[in-house]
Amino acid sequence: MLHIHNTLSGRLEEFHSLREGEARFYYCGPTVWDYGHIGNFRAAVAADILRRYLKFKGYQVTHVMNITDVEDRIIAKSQEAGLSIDDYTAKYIDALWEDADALGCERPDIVPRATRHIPEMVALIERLLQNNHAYRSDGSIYYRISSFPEYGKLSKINFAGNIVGGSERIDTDRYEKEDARDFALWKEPGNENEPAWDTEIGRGRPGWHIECSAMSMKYLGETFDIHAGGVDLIFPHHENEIAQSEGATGKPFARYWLHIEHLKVEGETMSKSKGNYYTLRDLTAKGHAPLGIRYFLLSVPYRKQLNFTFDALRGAEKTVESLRDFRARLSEARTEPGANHALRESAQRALEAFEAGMDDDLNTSVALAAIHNLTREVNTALARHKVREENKRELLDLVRRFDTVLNVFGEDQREMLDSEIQALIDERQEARRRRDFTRADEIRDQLAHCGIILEDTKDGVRWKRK
RNA sequence: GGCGGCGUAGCCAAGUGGUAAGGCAGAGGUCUGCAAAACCUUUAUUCAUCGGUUCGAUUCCGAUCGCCGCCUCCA
Repeated sequence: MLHIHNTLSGRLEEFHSLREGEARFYYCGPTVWDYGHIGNFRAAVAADILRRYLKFKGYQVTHVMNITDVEDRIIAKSQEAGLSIDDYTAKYIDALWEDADALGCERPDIVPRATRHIPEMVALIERLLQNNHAYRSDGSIYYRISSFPEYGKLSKINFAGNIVGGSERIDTDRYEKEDARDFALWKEPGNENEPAWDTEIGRGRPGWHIECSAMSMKYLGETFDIHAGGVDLIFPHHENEIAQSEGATGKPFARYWLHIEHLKVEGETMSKSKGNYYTLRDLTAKGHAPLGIRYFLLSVPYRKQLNFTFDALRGAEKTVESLRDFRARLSEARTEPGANHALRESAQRALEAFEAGMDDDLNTSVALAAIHNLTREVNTALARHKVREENKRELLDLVRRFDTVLNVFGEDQREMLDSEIQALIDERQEARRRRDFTRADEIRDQLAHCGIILEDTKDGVRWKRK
């Protein structure tokens, strides 16, 4: 039984989906004004793991991820560049998918963009105006927080204890609000050139929070299962989503809230000014493998802060390599018919441990430990030729199942070698037979130079790409 | 000021009221012509510090130190 920590209750809860066998979740995606940093991708990978594990558990999954493509910063940047919103964000949206693909994240089922859902947002704002949760002030529309007594139930923010510095917050808004906490649903354009939409509620653009309410409810229903995102979104973004959505519908919004912790870099907050700010492409440009990065990002449960260091990343890359080798070795193994029962039990234990770990709030550390323990046992059995035909089939299938969730074993593709390279390998074998090790080592070095690593085994030569 | 999280071996870290998963790195060994890979052994009497509760705490409570986050449209 899957248990997840629900931010709303602050407790670990059994997961029961609203509709039998169906799981619907919304992941608060990025704002596309720059390339994504690795912290972004930790959250994206965590959402991918959630999606994949729900499928593993047999749910039919609907996964929605929004793209925030209208927001103050985007408007400022695009105006600066003299581009339309679409032209400005296009490059970053393309990059987002390139990066997510490289990290082995499955594409969400639905990827709504804010700019394509203005009518839905307007309709929602109209509902809020009608039932008195919103009010107009000059050309803008604000949410009336005093109309929603449950405000604060997600973030547990106690406003009475807060800094009186509300003054700073008020100053950031140009227009009069009834209460400093009230937030904008609809903003009047600041100047003539600012992108704006002409709608029934006036000319302007949406506030930040309303898109997620409008789009999640459009695609998942007014009440849905899981809402996920980074911890920094708890307040105010998710708190405001609840106020908007429940204010409009009178129904519960998301039933489980899942928040992904931040990444630290060398023990510190990642920030551009500290010079420890890395995008995914910074790391791949340094030669780090995306799969290793994925492994690193998911190696610690999502609710724990994870400390990024290059040592740890290199460790993850080595681990991924050995997992890939393990699968290749297993699939190439020559086996005798039948089954080794002890090995079968090991596989069963590994599956149980894997699932128990994942069921416990997606504890990937425990799940990975189960896999490592199994690979060690199977490696030993392989060396002793104790793996039988049925074990091999079952184990390969088990690895495939694990990998539907984690996706860290990499592609299992045996390409054909260049005939020239094959000829060199053959020549080396011949040289070894003659005990001409000078020539044999020469060829091995030469191939290593081309990125082909040779391993001599009792059954012949194995090769792999570096 | 208000609220929350964390501090476990060289590094990344899981975890639990009964005496510490896993990965990487290190050391020794098996195998190998040598390597590589794999395997075996080994690497925290100890889980920031100091008190308390308990038969027993790394795990619960309190204090102290250090780090991180939210309260400012940043995952």
